[in-house]
Amino acid sequence: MKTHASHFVINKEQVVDLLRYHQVTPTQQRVDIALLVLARHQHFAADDLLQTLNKESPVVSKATIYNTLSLFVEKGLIRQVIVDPTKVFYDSNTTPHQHFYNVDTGELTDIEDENLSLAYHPTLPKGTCSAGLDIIIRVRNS
Amino acid sequence: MKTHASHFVINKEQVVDLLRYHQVTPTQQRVDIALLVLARHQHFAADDLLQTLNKESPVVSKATIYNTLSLFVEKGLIRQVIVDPTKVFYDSNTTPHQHFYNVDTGELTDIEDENLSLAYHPTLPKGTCSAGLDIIIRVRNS
DNA sequence: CTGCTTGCAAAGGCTTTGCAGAACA
DNA sequence: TGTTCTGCAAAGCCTTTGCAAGCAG
Repeated sequence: MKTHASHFVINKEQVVDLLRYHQVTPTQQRVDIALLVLARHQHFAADDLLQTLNKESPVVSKATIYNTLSLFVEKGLIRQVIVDPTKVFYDSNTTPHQHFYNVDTGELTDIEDENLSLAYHPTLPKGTCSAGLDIIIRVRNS
Repeated sequence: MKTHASHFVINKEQVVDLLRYHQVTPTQQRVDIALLVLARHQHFAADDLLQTLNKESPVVSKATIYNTLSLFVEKGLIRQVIVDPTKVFYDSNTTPHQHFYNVDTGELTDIEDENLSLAYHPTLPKGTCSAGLDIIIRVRNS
């Protein structure tokens, strides 16, 4: 997965370039979403993002949030993290890394050890190839 | 997590014992569900189970399926596997093991290497303790 | 008996969809 | 100007819940 020189985009112009680079037409709403989401590595759910964006004045509709997040995933700008059966989390860090999930708080955090991986790679089922590795360490407050 | 001598229960009497052992009152419905679910290690979604049970004649209601599966998870008879944002999978194999998830077919299978684990154990976030490790290797048809 | 379980139907939360109007190239 | 995108509201899917009737101990 390609990444831009810096993941910490701050201005509109950079976001527009980044969207174009990922084959995404930079519409007003997509730029607004990307400005917020790609500003730094973060985890969020669709509805959180909707609330944040529309806090002061209406910026995007619910339908557009969902459409845009799906599009961003498809184009490799962000990725999904499946840890909670009730909603999808998104992660604006697309580099390979793994997660802690706090089952008490619902908080999702990156595992800082960048080299964390498996002790060895098991043989895949016949007729399949790898499409990704997810490691989730579930924790609870002690 | 405690396991009975054999995971491959076949008759009603054994199921009743197993439920009692796990502090679950063995009602008619729970026994019917357990007979099917614990017969062998398997992966299933709530609705699949409902269809299978009621195929010939009504045996359990939807509410009871969901209540019972939650109860079984709570009591350690089965476990949840979170891999698909649209529904929860259950696994009647409660021994530590990891999964392949075929994103094309939705098929969930065990990784046969029983010793598969992490290369090392990362430091947990402050104030937390481990509540489980999930490793999912996503694959697609090649 | 007395409380725990079940079933039905309705509600709930998250996500997707259909379609008309608006924006992009 | 033609295609793509947005927003609204409605629908969809999985799961949970409220409550009255039924079963377990």
